[in-house]
Amino acid sequence: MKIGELSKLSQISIRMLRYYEEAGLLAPKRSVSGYRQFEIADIERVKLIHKLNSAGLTLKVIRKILPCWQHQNKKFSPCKEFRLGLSDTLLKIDEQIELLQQSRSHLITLLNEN
Amino acid sequence: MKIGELSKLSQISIRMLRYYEEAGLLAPKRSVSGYRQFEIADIERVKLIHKLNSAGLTLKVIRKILPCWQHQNKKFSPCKEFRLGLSDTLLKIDEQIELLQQSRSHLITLLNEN
DNA sequence: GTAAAGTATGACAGCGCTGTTAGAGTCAAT
DNA sequence: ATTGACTCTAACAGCGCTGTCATACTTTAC
Repeated sequence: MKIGELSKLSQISIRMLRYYEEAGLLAPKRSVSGYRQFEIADIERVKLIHKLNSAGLTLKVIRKILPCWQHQNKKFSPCKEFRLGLSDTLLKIDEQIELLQQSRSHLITLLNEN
Repeated sequence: MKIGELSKLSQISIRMLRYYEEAGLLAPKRSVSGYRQFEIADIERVKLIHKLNSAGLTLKVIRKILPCWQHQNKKFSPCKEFRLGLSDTLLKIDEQIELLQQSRSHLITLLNEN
């Protein structure tokens, strides 16, 4: 499928789809005339990228961990090479979650007590 | 205390302390010569700001919720004026937490299974 | 009182993300 | 075959955050 269709199906702007490619997160084939040719699987892929990005992960970080998602159910996994980096990422995520939960409970308290 | 001391005590760069002020998160008094005069309480305040910001909250959002932190243990709270905005903020925080937790469990799975 | 360190403001710049615009080429439908 | 919709690349711009630099003033220390 071409980029417009992927954009509609995934709700990600064309601009950002091209940006994801530029960031090394997508590598669509090209038609002879240069049009990007995406596949069905790319729909979920770009949705996932967007979710992770919305959650505060940098595209660079996502670039690290995304290959594992793609291959996590296959026997031959390229993830071993990424494991060290993943641990760091995990720690950072944990910190972020904890801080947000603290913010959350503060807010809950405020909303209930005032 | 002056800005340099606050920077050392809080581990926040002078640049960012001034930026926090510009964003309406700090309002230090000024000496006759124009130097910012911070107080002891500002140390924890700027640390908190930095934490929340690191967790993905915008300075604008922090500006909304910070007054409540400051007054949450006093009987007369200015928070009533903020409650409406806080609900929105809370929803956004919840979304971020959920996405981060999804990322987290994905990563945990990957680290354990590969 | 002079020098060094600190501070003030303002500007520029960079990164990450996102939108928009412009100019050129391609595809599809009439 | 022409028109309208789509795509391409490239560039500019904006926001949020952060660092750095320049220039001027203030404070501190000798």
